[in-house]
Amino acid sequence: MSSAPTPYHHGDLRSALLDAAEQSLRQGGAADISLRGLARELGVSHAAPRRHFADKQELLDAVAELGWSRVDEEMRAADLTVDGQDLQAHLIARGIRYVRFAIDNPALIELMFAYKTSGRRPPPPPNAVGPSSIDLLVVARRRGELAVSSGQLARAVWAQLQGIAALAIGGFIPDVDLDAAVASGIEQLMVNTATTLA
Amino acid sequence: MSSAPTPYHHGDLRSALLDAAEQSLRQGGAADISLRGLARELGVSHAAPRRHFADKQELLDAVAELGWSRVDEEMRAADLTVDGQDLQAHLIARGIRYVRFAIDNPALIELMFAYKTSGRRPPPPPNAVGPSSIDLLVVARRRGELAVSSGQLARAVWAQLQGIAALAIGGFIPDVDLDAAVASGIEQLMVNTATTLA
DNA sequence: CTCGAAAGTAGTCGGTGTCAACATCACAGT
DNA sequence: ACTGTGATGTTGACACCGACTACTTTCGAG
Repeated sequence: MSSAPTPYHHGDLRSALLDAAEQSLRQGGAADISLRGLARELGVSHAAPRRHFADKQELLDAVAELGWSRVDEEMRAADLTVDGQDLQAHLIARGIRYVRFAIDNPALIELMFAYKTSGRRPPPPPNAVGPSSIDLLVVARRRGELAVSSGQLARAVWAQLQGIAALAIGGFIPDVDLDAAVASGIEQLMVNTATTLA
Repeated sequence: MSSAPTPYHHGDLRSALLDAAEQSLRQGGAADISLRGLARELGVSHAAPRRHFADKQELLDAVAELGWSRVDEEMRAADLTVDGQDLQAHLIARGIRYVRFAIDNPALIELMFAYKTSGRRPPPPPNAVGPSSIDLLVVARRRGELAVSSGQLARAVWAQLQGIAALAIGGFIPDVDLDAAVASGIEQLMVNTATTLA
């Protein structure tokens, strides 16, 4: 008796699918996700997902986009933990958070960087180093505190972070050394700053 | 008449499978590879591959291992193009070659770094920066030319390369800027070397 | 209140990985 | 020279998957 056990309409299947996909992505690769499996999980027929995503890739694209917004959240959270003007501390705080996120969600990151865009993926978000860091970099550059352009340094920093994440995910960096690796990596890239000023 | 059109035994199906897989990996993702497809390609029955690889993952693992040896070849080739004692030139030559390889074989690199080792993957080869670079780094460190340990710098360099490759594959670095990005990234990491000596 | 669009269902098709049972071949030991 | 045994390849089957079509139920704007 009681209320409908399985209402004909799910209510918000689309976001339920995204959630479930993101969740199972946290444990397995993108290849392990199956539309039918997700449908089963949500107690819905095997063809229901098709009403919201034309095909599997479209769902994965949506999940990837979700991932980028997760990164944005993480970065904003990192910004709150550090003095607004200390460029290096700023970058390290964001960097540690970024790398940790990547390692906790390896399949998601992989998806977000999927090269096989096949022309479908909408323009991906700007930059993992983020606007707030870019601002600081630009200011520092104007003050003559950087030996290279702010863009160049930003790219090097982002690459450093992405690389550390990749190596860690691949098992080439012990978990214990992670934060230290990030800090040291960024410091090494910034050494010239201090040196120039000294 | 002539000789057997399709001999019952293929001859060397195992390496033929690896070759075909590596080849098709150069155009699509690892998910696009199908054992049945490879078998069809090689004119062999759909269950034949199973005689050589217990399951698909085992074949992918073998391809990944093959990939690491390809990297070794590339790195050895890079070594021949540069003066043996110039550490920075050495690293840049290897770096450019490494990144180019990664970009030309994105799916292969992805496989080589696959986190889902599921406990099966045998211990992966040592280091993309490679023994020859490590030797130079150790010597430089002994001479007091490095501000950080050789291991730390090696890791930072490798991370930088891997990161640049990831960003480029993801479409975040224009192809034209690639070599420059590698050179500049490594130079930035090495700045303290020169500075210390000055 | 109605009716059309949105959301979900059922059934099907070709493709895939994996497994088991069988066929063929190479080659070592007699 | 002969044989039989293990390696290699084949056939057939099963369950699962993504995608498509046709059908049903529900919601909500007019």
